[in-house]
Amino acid sequence: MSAAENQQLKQVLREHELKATTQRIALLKLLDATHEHFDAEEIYLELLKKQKNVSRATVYRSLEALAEQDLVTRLDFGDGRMRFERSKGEDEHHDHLICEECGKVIEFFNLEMEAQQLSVCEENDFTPSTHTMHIFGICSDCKKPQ
Amino acid sequence: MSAAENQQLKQVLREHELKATTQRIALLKLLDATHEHFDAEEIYLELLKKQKNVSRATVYRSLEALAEQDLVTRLDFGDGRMRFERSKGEDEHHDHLICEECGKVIEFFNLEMEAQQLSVCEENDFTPSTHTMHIFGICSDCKKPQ
DNA sequence: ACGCAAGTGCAAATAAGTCTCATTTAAATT
DNA sequence: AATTTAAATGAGACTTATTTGCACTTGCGT
Ligand SMILES: [Mn+2]
Ligand SMILES: [Mn+2]
Ligand SMILES: [Zn+2]
Ligand SMILES: [Zn+2]
Repeated sequence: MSAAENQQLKQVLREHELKATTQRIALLKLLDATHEHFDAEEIYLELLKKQKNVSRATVYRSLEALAEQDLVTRLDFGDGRMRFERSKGEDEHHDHLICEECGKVIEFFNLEMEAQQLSVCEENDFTPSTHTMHIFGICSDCKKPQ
Repeated sequence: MSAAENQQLKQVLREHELKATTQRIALLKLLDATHEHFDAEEIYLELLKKQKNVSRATVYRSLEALAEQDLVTRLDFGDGRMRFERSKGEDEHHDHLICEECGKVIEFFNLEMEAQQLSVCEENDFTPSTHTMHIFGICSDCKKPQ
């Protein structure tokens, strides 16, 4: 059932000049299958749980290589460890609301905001490559009494 | 020449229920005197250079206490260490453009963008407390030939 | 199937930040 | 001005996330 998916991921890796190792395929498959924003340790433990053989070092090195090719996106929620998500297409960019109470992450996209960013860059003769737009606060669940 | 400034900073610290120690005063004075976005180690070294006696532990602890009182602002540029700047008034909030080539930081404020943030929060029934809006890219100086 | 550069695993090394505890100091009190 | 004491500091040990060196695999082009 995942043979096709495997082939497809091998393909993707090769297109990005990355050797299609079992570790990298497993990692991409994991991130493809979730909406979570995992950190390296969580990814490592998930892969172990799935009987995949990986080492922490490989998780870190793979994430670095994949991020460099924009196959995964690094997220820094400011809590001391990097998080990662599978990159979607350029068109599917999104930013984050992060609940300081329960850790829930809500994804959003606001075209107006993105446009304003470009406008600010232009005003400053600045060529943007990436940005972080993270709003921290309290989500609706945590706001309610109890 | 800094006697008045010292008194003023003592005042500020006490208003925030913080003991006005020489270390904290020196730290605030340092951040008041620069537009840089220092990390803890840089602050520590600057204070040493100025013949102030401080320890790293105190720099970290002071920054935490001062950030809690909103006298300084934590900045996370995603490079593995926290940076700090002196907080200005509520009205003087700003975000950052960060040059990936030379490290230069350009400050900006865009009311439209801030308004869009609030609008996104509202749509998601989310109560915001802080946000990070950092745009990474290449500044005008680094863009030029050579 | 062969060869080898790229990738991996393990353990040791870094690096930022935190913590413990003995000593000092700000500031409230006499 | 001297006394008191809770809060703050300094030194260094410790924690945690991430990186690195090196010997050993493995993907993949020929
Ligand atoms: Mn996301
Ligand atoms: Mn700033
Ligand atoms: Zn929540
Ligand atoms: Zn630059």
